[in-house]
Amino acid sequence: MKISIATWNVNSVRAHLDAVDRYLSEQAPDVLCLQETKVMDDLFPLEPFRDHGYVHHALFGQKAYHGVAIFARARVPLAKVKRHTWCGVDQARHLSCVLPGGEELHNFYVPAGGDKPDAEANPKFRHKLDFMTEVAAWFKRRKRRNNRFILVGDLNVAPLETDVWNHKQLLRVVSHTPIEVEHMARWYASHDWRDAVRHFIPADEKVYSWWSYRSPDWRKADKGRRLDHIWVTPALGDSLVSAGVAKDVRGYKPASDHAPVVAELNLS
DNA sequence: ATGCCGTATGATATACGA
Repeated sequence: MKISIATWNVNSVRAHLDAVDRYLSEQAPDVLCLQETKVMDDLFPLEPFRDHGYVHHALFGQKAYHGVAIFARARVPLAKVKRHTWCGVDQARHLSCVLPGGEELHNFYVPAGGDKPDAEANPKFRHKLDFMTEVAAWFKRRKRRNNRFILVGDLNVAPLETDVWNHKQLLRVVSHTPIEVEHMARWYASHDWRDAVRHFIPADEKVYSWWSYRSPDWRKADKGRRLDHIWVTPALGDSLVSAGVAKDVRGYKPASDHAPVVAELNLS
């Protein structure tokens, strides 16, 4: 069956509940992975999701910061839900589950990394690099034959030159520095992952999923970055049907500063 | 270097985002 999977850094699910409601009305992915929900599980607003037919959910939230969640329609029950923590820090950044066909879905919110791209001077940047190293090592250890993994989330790295509005200008800006791109590349190599969006959009074409709030007109300035990603393991490479960015969602009012990234997969 | 804007919090300022 064909399934659409979306990943969206919603930047507070409660503050952007209207945007959630509109997105689910207009585009209705079968599976929705959220990041930066910024709410504890007992306060999560489940009703709007249920009203739109998302009867399955998995939550991993905390107060004020971070937080990830997975929602799915009736035909996509979520099994074996797991919460993961990394770098010995108790933060809600990684939630996984298993889809009906046995595919393992991983939803990540990678640390942003702070302002200064210096691991010695900036503990947040150190944490970001260590997070990617630790997760990459974990995925490498899990390597088996016919692994069917889907990895989505706000990975907070724009790896390609065309994943940012100005490559040269962003080389020393956190999210596009060479050391972050190297760490992401090692993570990417841990399973010979396939980048769903770049499977359909050539590498010489600019693609963004995040546009700063600090621009008076985000669409006109178009100073974006592609921070949100969907990767699949080689066993699922042939199942990719389409992928792209739901850019119009960035224009909702009020909106998250991220737009959803969506992929369609033909799963057995 | 800073500002730009937005969200959260025992909050009327501060941390964080990237």
